[in-house]
Amino acid sequence: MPFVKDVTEETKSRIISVAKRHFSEKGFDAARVDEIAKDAGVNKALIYYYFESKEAILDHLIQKLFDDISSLALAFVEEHVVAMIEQGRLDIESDRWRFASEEDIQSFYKACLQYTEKVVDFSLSNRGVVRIVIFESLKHGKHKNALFRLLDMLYNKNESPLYRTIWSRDHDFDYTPEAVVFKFFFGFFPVFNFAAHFDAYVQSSGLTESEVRDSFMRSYQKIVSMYFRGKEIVL
Amino acid sequence: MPFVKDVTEETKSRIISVAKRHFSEKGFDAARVDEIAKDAGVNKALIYYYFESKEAILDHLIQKLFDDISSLALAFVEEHVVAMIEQGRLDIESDRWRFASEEDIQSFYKACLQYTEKVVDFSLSNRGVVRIVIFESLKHGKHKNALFRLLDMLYNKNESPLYRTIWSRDHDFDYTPEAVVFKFFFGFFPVFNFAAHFDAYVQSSGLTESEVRDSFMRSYQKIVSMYFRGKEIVL
Amino acid sequence: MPFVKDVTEETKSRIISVAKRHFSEKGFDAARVDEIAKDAGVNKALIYYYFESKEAILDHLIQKLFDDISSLALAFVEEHVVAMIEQGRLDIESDRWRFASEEDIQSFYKACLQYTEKVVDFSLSNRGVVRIVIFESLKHGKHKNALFRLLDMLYNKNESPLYRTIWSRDHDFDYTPEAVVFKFFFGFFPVFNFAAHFDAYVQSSGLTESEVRDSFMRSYQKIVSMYFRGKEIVL
Amino acid sequence: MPFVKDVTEETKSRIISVAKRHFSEKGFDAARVDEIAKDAGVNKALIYYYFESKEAILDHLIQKLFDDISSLALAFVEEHVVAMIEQGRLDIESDRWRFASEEDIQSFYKACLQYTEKVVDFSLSNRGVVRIVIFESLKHGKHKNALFRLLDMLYNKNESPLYRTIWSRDHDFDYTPEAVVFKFFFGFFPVFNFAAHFDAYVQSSGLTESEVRDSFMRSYQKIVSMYFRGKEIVL
DNA sequence: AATGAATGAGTTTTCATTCAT
DNA sequence: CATGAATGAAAACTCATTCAT
Repeated sequence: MPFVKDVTEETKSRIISVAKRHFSEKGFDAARVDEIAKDAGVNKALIYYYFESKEAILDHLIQKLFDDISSLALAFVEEHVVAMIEQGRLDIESDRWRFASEEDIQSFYKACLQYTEKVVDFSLSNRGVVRIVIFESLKHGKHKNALFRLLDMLYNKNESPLYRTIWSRDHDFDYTPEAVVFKFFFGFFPVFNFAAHFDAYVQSSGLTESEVRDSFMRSYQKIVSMYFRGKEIVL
Repeated sequence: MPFVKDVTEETKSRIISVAKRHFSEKGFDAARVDEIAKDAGVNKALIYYYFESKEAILDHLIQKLFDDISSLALAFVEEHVVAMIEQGRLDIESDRWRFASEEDIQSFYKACLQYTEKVVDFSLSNRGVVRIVIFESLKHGKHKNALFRLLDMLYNKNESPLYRTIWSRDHDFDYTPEAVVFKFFFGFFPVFNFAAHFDAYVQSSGLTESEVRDSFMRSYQKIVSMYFRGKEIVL
Repeated sequence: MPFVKDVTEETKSRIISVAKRHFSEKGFDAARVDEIAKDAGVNKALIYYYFESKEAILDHLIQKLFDDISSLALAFVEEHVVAMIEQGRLDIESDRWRFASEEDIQSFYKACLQYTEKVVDFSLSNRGVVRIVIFESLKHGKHKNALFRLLDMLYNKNESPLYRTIWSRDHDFDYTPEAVVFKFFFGFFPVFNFAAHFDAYVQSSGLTESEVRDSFMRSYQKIVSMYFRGKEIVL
Repeated sequence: MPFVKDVTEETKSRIISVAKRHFSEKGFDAARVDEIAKDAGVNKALIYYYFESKEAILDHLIQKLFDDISSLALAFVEEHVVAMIEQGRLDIESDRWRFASEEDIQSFYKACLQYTEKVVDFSLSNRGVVRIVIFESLKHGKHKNALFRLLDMLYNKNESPLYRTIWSRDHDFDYTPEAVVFKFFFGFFPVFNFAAHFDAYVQSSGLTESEVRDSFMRSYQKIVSMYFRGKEIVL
């Protein structure tokens, strides 16, 4: 009976989405299970039927974000990086990515801009959880490395299924510490912070959502383009 | 009885510093007045002798940061910007700062780097409160604009005693929205986030504190120098 | 459909036996219907299909023990006491049981020892419920007299189908209060407590189960034999 | 200000005594902190000011009983056993205690009866906690060996400060397993159970409290006297 | 006969805050 | 200034029980 299943699933996902909103607006610690239940229109005990604890909801939300971001990044790497390496149009040597031709780097640049846009838009549409992750990463708790793990997933090597993909093809791949710092604090950190503070920024700037989004996008692309030099990317 | 006064002051500031640590490590909501009292070695009720409420401690901490940063920025503006304007060596027109000579922009550039360093180091040594401010700015509460207000204080015009200083001298002073976005999310945001995540970054990167600091500083200066073009700064 | 019936019965008795274990290990109040269901491998709601409430399971278990013990005691009385009275080999007068001959009391003594053994072994193999009964008899609830009722059933007169049997034959039958106290606290109480604490005793003594059982049996028989004096039993 | 102290102490001990009553009447698990607070006329939170948890109250009660019983037993051993050994009037060899004269064993017998009475009366006046201990010893929890530990304290050797006293004087001191079983289940077990079921017994027997107490005492002394044979005690 | 979902009424525990001294 | 005791309101979590299918 798929209909019944849907109703059920609907209940659980209503809980999840209300919890996400509450966590993201007040922070996990100030959010109240009571209020989440009331807002989701369910009995408080039902929340504990689906989740072991308030914290388990948090974990679930964060894990979901991880999974989604991982897919996003993996798709980009597979589609563009791996493909170009296999076709001999890209050669990675330590922190230098050398393209075979002007044309190749141009097409890769375009792909990067598109990916950039995807990441920013993804972050924006998931800004609830992004706020939560930033919040939790500031606390000395189990999620204190959440942001780093997320960023690793997008940009760094070890432990990430993503970079194992690149790694397996080119063992020379590596970064200087400073490059990592730059990418962390001036690359993806701004993206997450932008998403996290998007609503407040829109409100306090008086601009429209898309004006703000577009401004950010162009700023971000300015940063991205700093990596491109002639036929190379220097990370 | 200055001695007694000192002892007393010491007690109060011990409370403040313990509260700061707790707020910064767990977030305001998860911090416990009980534990702050125990950690500070004072009776819980004494905290309420010095502060009206738990929230009052938070407010005090945030206000202190505001004041300190305000001084820092004001000093820079007074010492360098105002001085140069008065000496006719700098002319601000909308988002373009025109310097009279190569030499002037060079000396201003140096001042900027020094200021940059001061701001980063200030943020680092106050990273406890910085974390707290980031925390609170993520919540829908009374401090939700704290970060924006702080950044305004450093970079923007209205409402800031700082820019009133500039403003009063040059009414043409203004920014494009995109420039503001860039400065927000790729300028000072990274600085605060760097400070906030400094300890975690040091730990997870395996580098020393000063290696991390220096790497960040150079990255940051790369961003700063993007504003300098010939004899002009284009914001 | 006997097969189905069996499966069903099996389900119900699995519930009963798991409930018995849980009640006996944690006490009724700390036992959880949830856990019983999980342990029995059935849905929680099914328990409520078979039993009106958690308490109904308890009542059922206790009632079952009552019935079993009642049979046990009744069988002994019928087989030995009533038979001997009818054959004129035993005459009960108040708290003195007079046997016709040495031989009669010897054979009765043997029967008593056998009965003793039966009771101890019965208690041991039902130690789960015995624990439960002790639990409940300690509480101010509906089962607070459970132990007394049980002991009455074995040893005392009124209200027990057992002693009505004797009573109907010999109206002089009675006990002194002290005799009752002795039988209560040094007769059957030890048996139930022995059963209830058997596992813990075995574990903490380091002896084997049968060593412990046999030690107890001999101790108990020492008590029983105290009643036998010449050709009489003085209760 | 001792007066203030007293008021305070009074509050805490009121909590303790109400908790004791509730635990003993309903069992620990069915007792409600809410009701204890209401009954003790204090705010529920105050209970948690004095005790870490509901369980901590239980632990405190049990520990107190242990300490009291320990003193009781130690006093007897010091006053009578140790004294007689030192005076050469008693010689312990394995499970046989040999007295020097008729007179010595007579005076020891008297002391035993007095001690017996003390223990029974102590148990009676602490029957609340005794019930609690019996209850908890039946559960598979942290206090499951409470009864054994208590009995060890009174009658057994190792680990007890008591028997270390005897032990240090006479290394031959020991028991047969069966003797231990007898003492456990027909010696002190009945005493605790008597105390635990005293009220119910009084009520259901229709006798007065002292009639019941005296009946039990005589019964118990019958058991005690079983150990005395001529000039020896055989345990 | 059996189940997954749902619930009302608790249950222990917590916590910011206040009071009396 | 400083404290131990006290509290009201709420917090997370639980649990026996029921409902719909």
